[in-house]
Amino acid sequence: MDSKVDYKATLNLPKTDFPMAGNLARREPEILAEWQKQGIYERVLKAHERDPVFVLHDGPPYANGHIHYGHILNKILKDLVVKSRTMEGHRVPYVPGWDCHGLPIELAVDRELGPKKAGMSKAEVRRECDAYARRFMASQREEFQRLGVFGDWERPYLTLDHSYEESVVRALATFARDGYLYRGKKPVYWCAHCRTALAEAEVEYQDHASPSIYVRFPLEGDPAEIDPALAGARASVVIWTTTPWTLPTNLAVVLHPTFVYVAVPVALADGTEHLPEYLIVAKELAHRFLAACHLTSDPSGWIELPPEKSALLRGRRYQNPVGRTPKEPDFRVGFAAHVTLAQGTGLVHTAPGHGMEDYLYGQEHGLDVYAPVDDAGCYTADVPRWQGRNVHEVNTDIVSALHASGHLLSDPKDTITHSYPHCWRCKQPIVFRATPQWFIALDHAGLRKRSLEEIDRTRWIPPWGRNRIFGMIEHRVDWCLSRQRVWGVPIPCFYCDDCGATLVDAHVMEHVAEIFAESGSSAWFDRPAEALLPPGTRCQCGSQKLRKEEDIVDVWFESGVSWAAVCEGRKDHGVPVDLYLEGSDQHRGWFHSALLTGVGTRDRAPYKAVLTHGFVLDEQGRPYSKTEIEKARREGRTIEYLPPEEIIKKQGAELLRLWVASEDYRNDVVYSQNILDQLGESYRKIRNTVRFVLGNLFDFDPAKHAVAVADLQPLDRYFMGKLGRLCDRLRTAYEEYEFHLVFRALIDYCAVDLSAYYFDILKDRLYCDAPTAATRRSAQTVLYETARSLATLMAPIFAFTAEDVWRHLPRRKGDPESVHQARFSAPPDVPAGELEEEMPVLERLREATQKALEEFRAQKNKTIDAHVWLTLPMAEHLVAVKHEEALADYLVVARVDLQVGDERRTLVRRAEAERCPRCWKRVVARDGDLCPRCAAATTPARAPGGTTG
RNA sequence: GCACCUGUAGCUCAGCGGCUAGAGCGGGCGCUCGAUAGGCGCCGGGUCGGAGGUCCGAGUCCUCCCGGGUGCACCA
Repeated sequence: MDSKVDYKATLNLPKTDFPMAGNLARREPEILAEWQKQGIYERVLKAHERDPVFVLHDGPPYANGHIHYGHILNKILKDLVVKSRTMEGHRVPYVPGWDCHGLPIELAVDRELGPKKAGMSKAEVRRECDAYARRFMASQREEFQRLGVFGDWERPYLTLDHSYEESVVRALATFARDGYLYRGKKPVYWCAHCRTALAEAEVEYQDHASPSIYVRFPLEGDPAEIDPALAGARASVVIWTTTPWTLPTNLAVVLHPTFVYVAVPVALADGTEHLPEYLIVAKELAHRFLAACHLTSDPSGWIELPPEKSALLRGRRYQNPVGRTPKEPDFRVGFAAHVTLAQGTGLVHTAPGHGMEDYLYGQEHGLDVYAPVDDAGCYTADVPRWQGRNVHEVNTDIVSALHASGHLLSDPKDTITHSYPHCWRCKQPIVFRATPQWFIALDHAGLRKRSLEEIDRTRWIPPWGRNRIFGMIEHRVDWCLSRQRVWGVPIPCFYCDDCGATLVDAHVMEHVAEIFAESGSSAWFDRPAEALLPPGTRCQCGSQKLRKEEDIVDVWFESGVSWAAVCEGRKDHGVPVDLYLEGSDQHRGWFHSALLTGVGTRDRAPYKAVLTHGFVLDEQGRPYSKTEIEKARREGRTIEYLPPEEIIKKQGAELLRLWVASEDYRNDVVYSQNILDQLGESYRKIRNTVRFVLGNLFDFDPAKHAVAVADLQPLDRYFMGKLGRLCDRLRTAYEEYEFHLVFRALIDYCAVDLSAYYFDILKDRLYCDAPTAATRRSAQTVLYETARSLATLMAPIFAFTAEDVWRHLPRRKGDPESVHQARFSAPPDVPAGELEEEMPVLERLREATQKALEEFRAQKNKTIDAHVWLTLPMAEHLVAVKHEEALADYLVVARVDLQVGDERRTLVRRAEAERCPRCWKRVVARDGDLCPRCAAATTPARAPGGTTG
């Protein structure tokens, strides 16, 4: 009989039910079901009932489609915050929300309804939208929960909730009351065929041939004031445009303040002019311009107008032959930085009612938002010459008229093919047209300035977020609140049918808010105006014939007030909340709208800190999102996209949690199957390390067997101290939201400190000592604390696995059922001793020995059979001698002999002593003898062969 | 076009003015078979995106360029 087999049965080998394989795809749903059953979210909150509150307010994802990796990154990050802050000792309520109104849903519903929609009322369409939003909310909710994210999933907030809509209207009322809300005009995409405003998403770009014309506008006054050389001459500013129909709406010609212009003398083709004619264009574009117009001019006669001279053009009047009624020819030259030299003449025809930049320029310079074009895309009575004519059709007429009057410089038949916006539905070219809209005035009551101040009172993580949002708020234009759509919260204003006045009244709005609280915003569409107004409401003209506003409010305003709608009402919340956490695009979005609504209605930012993360990219650095994949597909590129559902089905959600935790979210994060597989390796390393610990605690009861710190074996004490420092580091990293450092430190600790080092040494004591030996209990005490600490510290990231670890851990009195109800474990303090200074020396010896042993092992030897001679310099020798007794165990070799030398040398031989058949240490004199330790461990009850019969 | 962010081994990250730039994982090789779909050891692998500059000294500070991302603008 081979005695080895027998002795194996006398060892204290690890025993545990904690499986080696995670089997996460199967195990996670079981854990989720248990959490669900025990109401884990409420339980966790309950466990922290008396702790200080920390509120992470959820930014609502859009209730459309399935979740993608961006959602996963965001939600898991939030969950890491919630779980880590909880375990650090806070009460952390988390109420998930959904953004339910807005265009994408409305469009999706349009598509589902098809032609049916034509016969439906607004209210009916809205009911379809409502159902659609709820459907996707429900599916996303399941998908988020599957990730192990804790939250109040039973009572999420939806922006279509009655109480939420009420809050939106109340916020509007506050803005109205304090005078921020006004009605103005702003250019929007407009489809004349469908007679509707279009959102960005509804616009398609197609190639389109447009007229390309150069037009001169004669300057009034004496050009000699600009340059004496122009004395007695005539001068014109020259513009280029592809939309002749906008010329009647021209209100300005704009130059760039730093470009050099030239006045180019030409002889015009019609020969009617007697005086020399100078055409003013940007110097850099002069040749191109002349060529395009088939004009010639000797450059020697050009008069250069450097910025200081062209500046004299500022405010100068010019004539526009097709411009606004000749009675008020107040066209003036101006300057702006948006002028470019890419095309044209370096002088920009500006029509504030029909172009965004033109509009902004007009706003700055007090120009009218002049848009004499009606819903059908036809000129109004303001343009008598072409009244009632469609602007696209009238283009050729306008070109002819300019040609006839001698103002057209180019060939009337010139065209240019470029991409031009078309209506996504009817495919007709669209126009840019100013229509009346509702705005919030940024500079009313210092809203902008106070918002900027609030930005500096907020903590931005990472810090550059501050600059980003600061610049945006600093430069943004007034907030256009209205949308010509049906799926949203109506703007609760009215119009007087008799005098046309607008009724913007905070009291009326508050009244509407109450109706919405009761019946939802659908009431606006279901009920007549009288039923929505407080009884007896009249226009200031005395009329009671009031008409409802048709526009709805921008969805960013809706989500922007979530802090009010969701957080203010809850007793465990409180505004400002501790943290907003979203993708960096939300500087322009939610962080922005929340800031403005917060400052506008409560005079403060609704958050104390804002954390942003980057985007998810694939391995090639391209955005990894469904829309991006689809786009690529359309363009004939292929990008592989495995939807997260499939990953979860195959590998579970835990790996996705590790992915989120392992990446530095401040940058863009890369997702790929390869990365996930790598994480799988790390996962297994950690899992097995923990499994080893659990296995060696099978006979350990902390209440009975724990050894006091002072009585621990030196190495154990050292590792208890190391553990304490690890815990401190990890908690700080959690606190600072540096999850990837937590992950890194966990891996490194498990792989390097524990598995390859501590445990390697410990195995002998754990397996071979008598079960109750003080030396073994000492090791188990540290293992136990290690397991506790790992289980709790890994719990925010390894939400599922940590739960299983916790369940397999010997219980201590008062331990909660779930690890998520526990706090981060703090191992006992270890007073700093001289060991802390000596260990690095020993560790160097260990490393050197291992290298030296490599050759020994290559000759089919076991390191446990090695006899090592260490020649050490005095400093190292002194330390080594001090620990001479333990050194062989520490290096996991048979025997170590020390001597002093000039430099470190290692010599390895096979040990001469015989092997103890139980512990394999070469310490016995005679083959077959047990070493004293093993002899003691096996007597009397566990004599060799005794257990196997 | 403008602004901001970003670029260290195959992958994920450390390193934040000073020894021949590190770790984990992956890879290669070997050992073990008492953590075994595991454990241990060793090895190879980087002109720190590029070019200038400041400095006794730069992955680390400055400037420019290149690649990637985001936002804005343009395209209208």
